[in-house]
Amino acid sequence: MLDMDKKIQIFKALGNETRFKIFKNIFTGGYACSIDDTKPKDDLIAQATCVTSIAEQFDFALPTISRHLKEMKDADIIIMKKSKNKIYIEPNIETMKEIAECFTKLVKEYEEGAVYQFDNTK
Amino acid sequence: MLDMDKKIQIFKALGNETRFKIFKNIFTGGYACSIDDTKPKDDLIAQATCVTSIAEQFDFALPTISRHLKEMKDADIIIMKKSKNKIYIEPNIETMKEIAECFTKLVKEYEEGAVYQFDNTK
DNA sequence: CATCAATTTAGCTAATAAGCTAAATAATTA
DNA sequence: TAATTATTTAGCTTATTAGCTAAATTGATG
Repeated sequence: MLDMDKKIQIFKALGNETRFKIFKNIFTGGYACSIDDTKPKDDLIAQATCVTSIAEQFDFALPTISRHLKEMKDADIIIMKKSKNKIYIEPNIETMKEIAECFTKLVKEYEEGAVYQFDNTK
Repeated sequence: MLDMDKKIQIFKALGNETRFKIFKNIFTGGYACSIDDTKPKDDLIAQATCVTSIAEQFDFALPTISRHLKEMKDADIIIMKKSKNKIYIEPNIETMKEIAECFTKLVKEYEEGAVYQFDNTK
């Protein structure tokens, strides 16, 4: 269950044009995406989503993208896994599910006229 | 349908502690909330959610809360309606529905292995 | 073990955002 | 129409964020 601070962190992470586009890219990928744990590590394709391949899609310096990715990882909206000397990046679907549920519940309970706790952890 | 810029604006609006709490307050309200258009305007109760009653719940100056509310209104996450010389505030449920749907679809299509367009308007 | 590739950290600058007080505006009421 | 209430606007200060380059780190490979 996401607490208030985590939710704010998630919205902050998505509330910036560069990070939003990175997020979008990680989902839609112009390149192959994600780590398949069922395959041996040396099977990972060269074009899989890593920091460099994401940075290539933007007109910003690599360290800038690296910082954005760190912020997104800290917010738990992406997962970064190191394999060899590359870091592979994929969306954090669990977090997305929680956020989806949170908004769905917000609407549902509001329409039922109940007092809804958008966040009941604090 | 929310375009990319609008989504970023919505996340930015929710990605700040003060605004998040205001948003939460508008839903959960420690006070009576919302405008009921089916009732005559002079039927509105004194404690209904207006700028002042929201500001009272925070340790910030009124103009600060007013600015935050403007930002939330511009992002279409709340609705502000003037009646007499007060402004009544309620959540924008349509936007919440769209956001809920957006995340639900994101998860669903990702799990189906499809290439998901988190935003296909730009 | 030297080099290369991938990424992060440090330290800087400029832009943006969040707070404030004082003043202005708008609508109501005495 | 003067006073009161509700809200916004203006203008300021401080904090935060987003970008940069240069340097450091990590791990792989010749």
